[in-house]
Amino acid sequence: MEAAEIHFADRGFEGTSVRDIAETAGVNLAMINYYFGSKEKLMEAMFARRSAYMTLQLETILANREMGPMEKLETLVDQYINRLLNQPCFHRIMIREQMMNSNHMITEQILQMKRTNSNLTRALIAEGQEAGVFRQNVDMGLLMATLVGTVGHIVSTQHFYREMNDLGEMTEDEFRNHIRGKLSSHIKAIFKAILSNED
Amino acid sequence: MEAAEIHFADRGFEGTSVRDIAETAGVNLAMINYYFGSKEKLMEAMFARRSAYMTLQLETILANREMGPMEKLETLVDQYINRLLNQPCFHRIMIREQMMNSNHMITEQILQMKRTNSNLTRALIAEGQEAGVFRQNVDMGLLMATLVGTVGHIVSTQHFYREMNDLGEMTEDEFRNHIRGKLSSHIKAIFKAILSNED
Amino acid sequence: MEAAEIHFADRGFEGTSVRDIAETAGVNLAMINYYFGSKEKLMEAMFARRSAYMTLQLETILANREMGPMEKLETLVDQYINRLLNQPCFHRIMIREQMMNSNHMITEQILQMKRTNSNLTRALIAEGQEAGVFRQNVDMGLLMATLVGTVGHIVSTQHFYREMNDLGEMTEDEFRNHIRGKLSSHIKAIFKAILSNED
Amino acid sequence: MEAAEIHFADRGFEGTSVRDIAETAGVNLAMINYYFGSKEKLMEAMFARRSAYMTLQLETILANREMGPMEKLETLVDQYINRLLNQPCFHRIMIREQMMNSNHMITEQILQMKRTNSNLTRALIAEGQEAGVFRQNVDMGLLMATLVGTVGHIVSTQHFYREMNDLGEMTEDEFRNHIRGKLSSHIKAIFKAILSNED
DNA sequence: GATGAATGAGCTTTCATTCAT
DNA sequence: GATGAATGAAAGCTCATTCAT
Repeated sequence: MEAAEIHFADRGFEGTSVRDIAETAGVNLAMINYYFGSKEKLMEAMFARRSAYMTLQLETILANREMGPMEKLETLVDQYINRLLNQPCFHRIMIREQMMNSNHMITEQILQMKRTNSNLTRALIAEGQEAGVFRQNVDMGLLMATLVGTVGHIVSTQHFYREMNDLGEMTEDEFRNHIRGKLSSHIKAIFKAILSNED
Repeated sequence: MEAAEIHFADRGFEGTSVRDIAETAGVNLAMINYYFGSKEKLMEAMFARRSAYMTLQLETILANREMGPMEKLETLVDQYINRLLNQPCFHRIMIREQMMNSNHMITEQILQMKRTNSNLTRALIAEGQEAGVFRQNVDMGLLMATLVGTVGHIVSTQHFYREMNDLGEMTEDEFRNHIRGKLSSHIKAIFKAILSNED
Repeated sequence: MEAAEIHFADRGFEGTSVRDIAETAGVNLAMINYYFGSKEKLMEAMFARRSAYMTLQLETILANREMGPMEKLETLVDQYINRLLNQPCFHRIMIREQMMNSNHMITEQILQMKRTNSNLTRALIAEGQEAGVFRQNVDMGLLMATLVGTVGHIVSTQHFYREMNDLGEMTEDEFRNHIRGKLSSHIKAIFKAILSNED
Repeated sequence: MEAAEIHFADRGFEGTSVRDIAETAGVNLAMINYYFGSKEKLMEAMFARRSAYMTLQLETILANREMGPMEKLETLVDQYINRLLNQPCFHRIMIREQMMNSNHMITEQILQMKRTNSNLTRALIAEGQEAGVFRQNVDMGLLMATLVGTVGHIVSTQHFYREMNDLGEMTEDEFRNHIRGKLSSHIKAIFKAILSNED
């Protein structure tokens, strides 16, 4: 499944052959169909594994009683950024799959994941509104799109960001840490500007 | 080329067969190779056509002498949103191609487009900074990623945004207008918060 | 037709596309079908033109009353060698076509050419036999095969003959003259050994 | 590989489709690419198999200590004739490939084969020259061309030889035996005339 | 369970040819 | 007559999948 992630991220689902995956994974070609049933089901399994972890992480934060709404939101932002930076392959796949509803099963899984995340986030925001910390009339969809879209775009096109800012000589790790900080404060600043109650 | 755009947007480059494109376009299968040489060159032609238009549009704004920096920036945002909403297919393709550097020619075209846009925008921001309207220390890359990422994400996943906000009954046109306004004020608010000089 | 000869000789009939011929000849692609009707008919026309010339040449020698049988035969050998060395492209095509009876029309043309040549040569040999210069029991087929096969083989694989005899530095013309002499005396020696009456 | 030989001999490399070969061989079309990788590699494999056998046969004769030089040469001639008559398809392919250096790999294999044969034969002739049986100043290239060219031409155009000598009613086997004898004594006579030392 | 061999479907591309002008 | 555009057919090849062991 890790071999599949790498290839799917790099060349897309259709652009990747099961042979490539088998070779990278060092297993027999027929094994993949034997275990997963088909190429499609392999990807579905991939999504199932990752999404379980994501939802779990989100729920943990919300259940936390020691953090205030804004603090929780910031933690959520940081966790999202970390997830993307740690599993860039999977997220590139997910971003792509989101825009081509080719595989119904996966589209549904992504939707389900988004629904869960959306509901949990909505609860968090409601909590902040009741506490008077967040303003009313927040467009959740735009908010999430800003987080997901901005971070995803930077991660997807990091070579351009590097070129633009003369960061070509940074190692992969250095750059990841650099961009982690930049993204974190950027998104948090946006969220504060949009959410915080000025009264 | 329009037929190709629709299919590439829907199923990806590898997921689309030249047969599909030919059928949609109502032309003979061999015609496509006759005109464009190959499937790859067809996509390259697609990009060449669109990118010429985009750069032209951007330059027109910047040359304008009657608008102030912030006004120009807002116009730029609106134009970007309009372009995406008017040519969603092409932009979905571009977003995808940006993350999989499979075709070197196209990767280079996109980079060139981004460089141009980046330089022009940088000039615009410098103009605002000199006029004292924009603050110093602006991260251009994050700013553009926020615009491109957010708008792109909303457009790519509009079905989810509809579901989330109970907009399922809107026609395609109604939704486009609705989201156009929402996105415009959302992004402008973000830009103002990030750029405006508080002193 | 000359462009066709070059290509057919180089890459075979099936390996040559009408486009290649059209380009080399500097004419429109459709012209070739317009004039010749089809790719096959183009080759047929090629054969028709060349074979007319060949038969004519042969008849001229035989009609000559001043030469004796052996002298005629030697002239015939020299003419054959010259023809091959002057029109190597066409002869390479002919040798190839002789072994793959793909095009019935051409097979027939070649057969006809061979029959004519065979009959004329047979007459020449009979002339010599009557004059007591040539022995009886001559296998015409083997005799012609020796001429045609040997010369054809040398011409077809001249690069190997060059390598074998360290003639790599000769120009095309120098080599042609060199091999012309060698072949001429070689074949004549063979013919003499086989034909001459020892009594 | 046998199916391929038949078709390549009949219609040439370019004139043969992998589909035809697959059908004749009674295997799936994809199998051929599965095993050989490509149409070209199939032919290369064909050549590799045959050439190994040919060189082996030649070396066996030369190592023989009981035969004199002329006897060895005659054996060599007979073996060559037998090989051509037994594997006419392969040899027709080889003759054709020799004149169109389209596939570099195969051209090189043929050259290698010819070099080996040439060297072995040269040694044989030197042996005869030392023993005083063969005359000096023998043109090896012409000698081999006479053997290879004559035999190849007869085999390639046997239908014409049949017609010329009224042998149309012979079975394939009968004709093969007939021509075997004829060719054998014809070539041997030539070789003797050219090589034998008259002093 | 694990795997080399095999296969049908489908891919992109090229071809000889014809059509409309 | 001459030609750019167009096309049906067929080419070589790759793919995901299944079969036999």
